[in-house]
Amino acid sequence: MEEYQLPFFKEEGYVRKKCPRCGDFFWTQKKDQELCGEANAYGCAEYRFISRPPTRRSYTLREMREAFLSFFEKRGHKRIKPYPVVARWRDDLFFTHASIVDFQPYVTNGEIPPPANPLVISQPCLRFVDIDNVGPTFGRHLTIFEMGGHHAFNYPDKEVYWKDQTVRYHHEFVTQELGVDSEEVIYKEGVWSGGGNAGPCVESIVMGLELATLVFMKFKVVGEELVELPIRTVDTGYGIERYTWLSQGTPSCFQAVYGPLLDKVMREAGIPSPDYKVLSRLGELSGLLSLERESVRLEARRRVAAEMGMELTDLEEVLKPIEKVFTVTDHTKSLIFMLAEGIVPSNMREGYLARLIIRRTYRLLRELSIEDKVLDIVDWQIDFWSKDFPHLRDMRNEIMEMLKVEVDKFKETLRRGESLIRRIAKSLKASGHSQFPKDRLIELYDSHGITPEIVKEISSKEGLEVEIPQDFYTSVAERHIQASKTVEAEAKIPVEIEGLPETKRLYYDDRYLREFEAKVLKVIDGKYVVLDATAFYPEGGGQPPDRGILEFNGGKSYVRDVQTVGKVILHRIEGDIPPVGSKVKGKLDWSYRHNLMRSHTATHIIIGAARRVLGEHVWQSGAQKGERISRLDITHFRRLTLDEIRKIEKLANDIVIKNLPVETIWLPREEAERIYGFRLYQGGVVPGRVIRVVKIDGWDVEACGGTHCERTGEIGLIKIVHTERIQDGVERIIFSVGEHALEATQENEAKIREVAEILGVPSERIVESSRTLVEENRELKRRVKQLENEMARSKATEYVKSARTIRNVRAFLKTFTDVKADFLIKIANEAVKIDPNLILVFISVNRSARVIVRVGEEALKQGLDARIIADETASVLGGRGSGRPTFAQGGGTLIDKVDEALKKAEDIIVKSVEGV
RNA sequence: GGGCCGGUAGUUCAGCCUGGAAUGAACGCCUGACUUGCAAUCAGGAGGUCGCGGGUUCAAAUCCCGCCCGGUCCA
Repeated sequence: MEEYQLPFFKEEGYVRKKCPRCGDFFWTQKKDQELCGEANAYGCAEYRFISRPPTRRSYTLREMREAFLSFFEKRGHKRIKPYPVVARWRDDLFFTHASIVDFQPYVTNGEIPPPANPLVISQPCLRFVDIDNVGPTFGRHLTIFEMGGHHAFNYPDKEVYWKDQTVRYHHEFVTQELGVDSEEVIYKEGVWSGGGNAGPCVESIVMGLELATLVFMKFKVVGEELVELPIRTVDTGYGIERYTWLSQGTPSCFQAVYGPLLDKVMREAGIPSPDYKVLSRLGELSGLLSLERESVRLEARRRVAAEMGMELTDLEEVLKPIEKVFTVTDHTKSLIFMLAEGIVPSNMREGYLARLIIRRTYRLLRELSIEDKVLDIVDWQIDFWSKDFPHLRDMRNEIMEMLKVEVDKFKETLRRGESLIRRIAKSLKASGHSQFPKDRLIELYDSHGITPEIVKEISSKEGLEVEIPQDFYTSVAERHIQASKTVEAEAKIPVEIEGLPETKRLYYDDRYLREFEAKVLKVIDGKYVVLDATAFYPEGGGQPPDRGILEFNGGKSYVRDVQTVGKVILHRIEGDIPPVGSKVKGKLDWSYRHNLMRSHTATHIIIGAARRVLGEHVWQSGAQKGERISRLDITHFRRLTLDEIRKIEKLANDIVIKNLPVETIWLPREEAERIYGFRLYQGGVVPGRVIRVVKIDGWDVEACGGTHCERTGEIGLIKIVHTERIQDGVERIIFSVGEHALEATQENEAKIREVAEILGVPSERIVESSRTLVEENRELKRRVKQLENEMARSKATEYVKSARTIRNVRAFLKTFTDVKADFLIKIANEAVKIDPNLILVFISVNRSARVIVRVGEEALKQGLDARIIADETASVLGGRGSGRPTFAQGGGTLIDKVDEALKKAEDIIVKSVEGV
């Protein structure tokens, strides 16, 4: 492919070869190089830099980052501060997983200019796809790493640099700056694609380790086809951790990156310093590892074991805890970065990933028997990384608190799980099982979050074996595939808007515009009106559309719905249809709209208040404004307390009282982000090159397209009427504003007054009064029960006396009107206690008949069966009955047959007794 | 956003499949006995709107529907 025929390669005497093992093409200066030189699962190479780093000197991560940044800075690149790891400006990603993510989609698609061109950045990135590889590959895979990127954006009219220069820069950095021998640098050809874009790429490899990927984004992927992009982007990714590792030549990347911190965790875990030679050899072979290829992993281990003269199992024994510490060290760093940016652990979306990492970490620590050190380790991480990322220190308390809450939750889950496993194990054993069935294992994980490893651990104590199936997680996934069959279908709005100009949005020029004149440009399907300009706000940002009327010569139509399609606003109308080309007068339902404005401004105020009361982790996770009631969903890791709600309400109303101005400013996206940061995107991503910023000075700033009051005082009053937890980690605040807020408090008052009236006390006394009432009620119930018991005993004595003797038993049959079955049962129980020879048949009649049959122990021996008597008797009444031999009940609806039923019961008794 | 599991005494749960008494179990609590006192043990006792609301049924903790609350897995 000529894509890779770079002048640089020719000048430097590089030759192109095909690796006979992995089949990839690569460029090398070594004539005798046969394989591609990358340590990969094909086994094309081993790491050769362990203990023998090829660089001039060794670098810490911080030094390497600085070396990288300043190298490119000296070569005309502007140094850019890293972006957040939580990609709030993207709706297609949770986390920043590459430096180019910072500039997508608006820079790479040309909507906005880059902050500099070319630029250089070291971007902390989170990636969870390779999470299972993190420990075993000795640090080639990490969930958090810094990606060094030097980026150039080439416009049709402005070329910065492209492939050749990019590779030259890389080569210069590695050889001149770091001092690696040029012959050690191999370049491998590749094709990169992701995020809807694609292009050729070049990977750089030094002594087995892939260090950087140089991507040349030039295509857009449209279906099966590649379409050339107008802007060609140089997207480079330098693994700063890998360069650091290379420069230190430590057995694993973890020693290089975490240094003393890793040692500390090792010590806590009580892991004896392993034989450095063994570890180094493992490091050299770790490049071959990947959990996808278990066989390769085993082979590598076996080789080391053989070379070292060890048994494989002994080696694994040494290695396993070390891998666990590696993983824990990696995961806890990820966590502090996530939590510091306000990710709240939950069962949804990005919050779930945080939860997953916390649980994995905790489980690993538990296996190392140092789970109580989890908070300490995180604390050390904050100390360790705060030097480079000071925001971590600022968020320390919130990170620790969120983590503590989450760990406690998990402990609780484990505790519950353990007792559940014990019970299941016992009952399985009791029913003769010796194995834990697979479906039970899956159920335990899916419904209770208990991994099979934990089941095994606990269950084996109960003497039940557990075999974890190979395809366990696949089976879990299958359960979900079967179940997921989602729906969607929205009312379609006609899209015949081509050629129509953008509708002028009058509500942005004048927030208080209630009436306006406009020209009708088009009417679609006789119900969608397009105007050249409108003051009707279309639905958006959780604000419902305006309503009102359109008046025109001799006609009037009602605006029922307003929506944007592209840049055009459609008014769905009912009533007369305005002719195309005519002038119409639009009138808004002003009190409705004004309420929505108040609600919208109030939403911003409440977010500000919640952040101040609860912490910086509070973000809006949804909102809906309504005329009477609005709601705001915020991220928070605990249920809101009454006290917190009051504080939020109080703070919010302080802002109302201060009557602060609510400014709206149109700013280029990049400028808005620069001034106000990513806090702007509370309501999610907002599109466009220029965005509208709504600012309540000193309180809250958000990118928002909604209509707002001029000043906060206009809201009048904010009343939080209710809060609820809509998901784990998300609290919903329901509130009213203005007159509706007043109504809400008035309604509450009315309720209190009504209660007071019912209780017959002044409203100040309702609390104690109702308490006494409940207390009394309880006492009365107790008393009634007592009396019932007494009465049942005396009735029982009475019935025993008047029972008739039939052969060897004594029988008592009686009908009652409207007596509760419970009471009759009590009497019957007492009666057989007095005389075990007794058989009692009671029928209680109200709207239906209820039969109760009780047979004493002695009477039972005479051949009486309560079930038969109850069933036969009830069937006379048109029903059925059953129970136990000594006690049964039944019933029926034919209440005029009660006498007949009782006679039937007597007949059966006589017959049964005589039959003996 | 979807799936699955759960809600019964102060606590942990059984009972639900197959409707018929919550004489439910253990721990905790109270009283008494033994003991110098405590613990332990023994004897006795108190403690329940079976999450809420509908429906089916003579009868619902149990079956059906809806809701609320909690847990959990997946995207």
